[in-house]
Amino acid sequence: MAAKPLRADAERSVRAILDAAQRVLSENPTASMEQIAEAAGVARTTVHRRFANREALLRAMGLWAWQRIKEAIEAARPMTAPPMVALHQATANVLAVKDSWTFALDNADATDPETEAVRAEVAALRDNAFAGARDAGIFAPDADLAWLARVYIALISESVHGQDEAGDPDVLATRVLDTLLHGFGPRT
Amino acid sequence: MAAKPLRADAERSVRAILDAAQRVLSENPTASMEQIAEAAGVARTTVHRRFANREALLRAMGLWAWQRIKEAIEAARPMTAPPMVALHQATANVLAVKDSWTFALDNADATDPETEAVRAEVAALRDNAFAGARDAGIFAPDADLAWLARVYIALISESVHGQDEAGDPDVLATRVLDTLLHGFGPRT
DNA sequence: GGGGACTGCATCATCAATGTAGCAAGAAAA
DNA sequence: TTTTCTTGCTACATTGATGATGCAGTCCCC
Repeated sequence: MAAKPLRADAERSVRAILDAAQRVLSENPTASMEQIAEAAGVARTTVHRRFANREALLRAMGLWAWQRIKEAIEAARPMTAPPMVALHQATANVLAVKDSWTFALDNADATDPETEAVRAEVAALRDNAFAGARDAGIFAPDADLAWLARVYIALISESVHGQDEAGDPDVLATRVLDTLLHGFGPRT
Repeated sequence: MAAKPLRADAERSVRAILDAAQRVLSENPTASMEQIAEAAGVARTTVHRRFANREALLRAMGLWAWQRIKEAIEAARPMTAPPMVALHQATANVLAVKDSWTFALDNADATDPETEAVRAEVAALRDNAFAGARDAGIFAPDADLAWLARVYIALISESVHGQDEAGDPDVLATRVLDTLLHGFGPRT
């Protein structure tokens, strides 16, 4: 992707368009390019200059958002920090990103190899962390890690749905992990 | 809604259109009315005769799907059967409906009073069942029922995502409830 | 400061989707 | 059987999104 080093103002335009697209499309997924341009504070033709068509814009959004997810996980030092600490930190970081890139993350183009590469890295980090946590006794030894990962992601998605909630990432992360570990049954 | 009793063939058309719309739109949410008509095996003008515009079609889909959810829950006799049995049965029934109406359920028009009425009934049944289950000792006495309900719905949605899985509703329901109750931590 | 990159604006062309209308043929209901 | 409803088809009008182009003014960077 990073083929041509853009000039500073062009870079700014791209960022503004991506931000606006996330904002507008999460409200109305069928919004026109013109509405996105308006929200970004640029002319419609500028959007077309940077992104040949809607598909290209969607692709760029997905790639951008998934890269930020990857950064969020890596910032938690999942390979070196103690498992439970890393788990909490990564969850909190991811929640912060997910909160404002839900649309892009959920609608990333699954046929774009670049985006898929990043997603694969994220998946590897995640699976690795879960396997380590299981070995550390945090999860049950016979836990279904594939189902566990899906539940984990679902809990994160659900956590950022509630627009009414305060949304302190640390509080939300605590709740996610508590639910993931213990569920809602009576605790003996 | 049931204002005019439709003739048998018209009724059949409406059903075919709703089915086709669910099928086509879940693949491509921006599909045209023409694509839906084609999938339904009717002419485009027939779709327009039954549904003035896209919005009306979406509204009808949402209402229809939520009514089926309500039936699925009531069929489990949540007020009379033992809590755990009702919970399992309702979950399995809902999974079956959700599996083939995800799009309609997720995109139901929140501003349509008819649909909202059905959703409210469903929410009441659900909340009631959860409160009963908590009183019966199935859930912890201090469980956050609002968060519990959201997690429950998220688990159901996640369960029908996996297209590769076999998808026996009873198996899936068991997994949903097991996860909901115990999570993935080590069991003492 | 100067050359090149970038933007806003105005314009134009095209296309797909939408929505309406009328009519002849067929299906359902009485 | 007769009446009424429903459908497919064809035709047409309209609208909105899309995408391309050119140019004058502005901003970056060397």
